[in-house]
Amino acid sequence: MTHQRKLLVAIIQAADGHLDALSLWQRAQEQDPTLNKVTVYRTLGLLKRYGLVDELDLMHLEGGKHYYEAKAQRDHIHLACTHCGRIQEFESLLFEKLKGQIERDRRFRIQVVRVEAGGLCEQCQSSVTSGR
Amino acid sequence: MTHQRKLLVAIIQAADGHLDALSLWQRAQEQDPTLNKVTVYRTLGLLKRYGLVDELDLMHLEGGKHYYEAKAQRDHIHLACTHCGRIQEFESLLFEKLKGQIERDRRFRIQVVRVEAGGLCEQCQSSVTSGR
DNA sequence: TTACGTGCAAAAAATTTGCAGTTTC
DNA sequence: GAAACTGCAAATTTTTTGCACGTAA
Repeated sequence: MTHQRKLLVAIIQAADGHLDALSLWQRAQEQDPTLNKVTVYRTLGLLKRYGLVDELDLMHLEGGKHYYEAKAQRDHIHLACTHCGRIQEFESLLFEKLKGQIERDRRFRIQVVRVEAGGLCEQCQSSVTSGR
Repeated sequence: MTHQRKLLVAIIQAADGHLDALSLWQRAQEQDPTLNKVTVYRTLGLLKRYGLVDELDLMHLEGGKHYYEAKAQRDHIHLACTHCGRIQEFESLLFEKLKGQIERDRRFRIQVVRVEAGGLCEQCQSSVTSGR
């Protein structure tokens, strides 16, 4: 446990979620300007392998980068608005059931699941249809 | 409708799915060696915007590239085995219900959904536990 | 013909690797 | 003290952009 890792983990935990590697690095630099971007990538890889963070794409609304968030108690779905870019999270019992179904029907032992939807959020539906 | 686009679309349709940009380009080159990789990216972008292909990550089992497949009648889930790399597809009524729930509960108009799970397929569970 | 698409070259963005030196336990 | 981790520099991989020319409708 190096102080670099402690710092990165603390930032990820504290963040409301959805940090990409670059933002994580920038925030880390405020505390430790010597911390290298490579260390960010290596640490993220590690946390991912240990299942401590989830990697997201958020439908690649802007470029091909990845987003990271601390693994929550309960899995949730990400809804990305293709119009305003807002990301909402959604928990659902049906989602839990779906995971159960996959594990049973296919005898597939799930380690990580990712559900992402792209579409129009409530606000943007009205603004798009009204031409606003 | 240029002949380059026709060719690329034909390859995507014919493929069993899960082509990355590079493979698509390589296959296209067999038919038309002058077809440029840039055209592949531009065409994929277009097809994606029109909702004719889905973009997948397949849990980034190998690098950060993206995979593409022709949009099917019915959405399906991708299961990626972290041990052998095999990809299975899974259709489920529960998944359809989950989409309905999202649209109703959040009044979110879904344009694309992606469900990907990483874990161990049936075969790999036994080989891993037995040390094979 | 005219708007749109393509190839080429080059750039940008995102991520990975090799290696030597430095920490952590 | 040994194994693991870091920074630096450089390389890879994946994708995007500018621009002049070519092509489909």
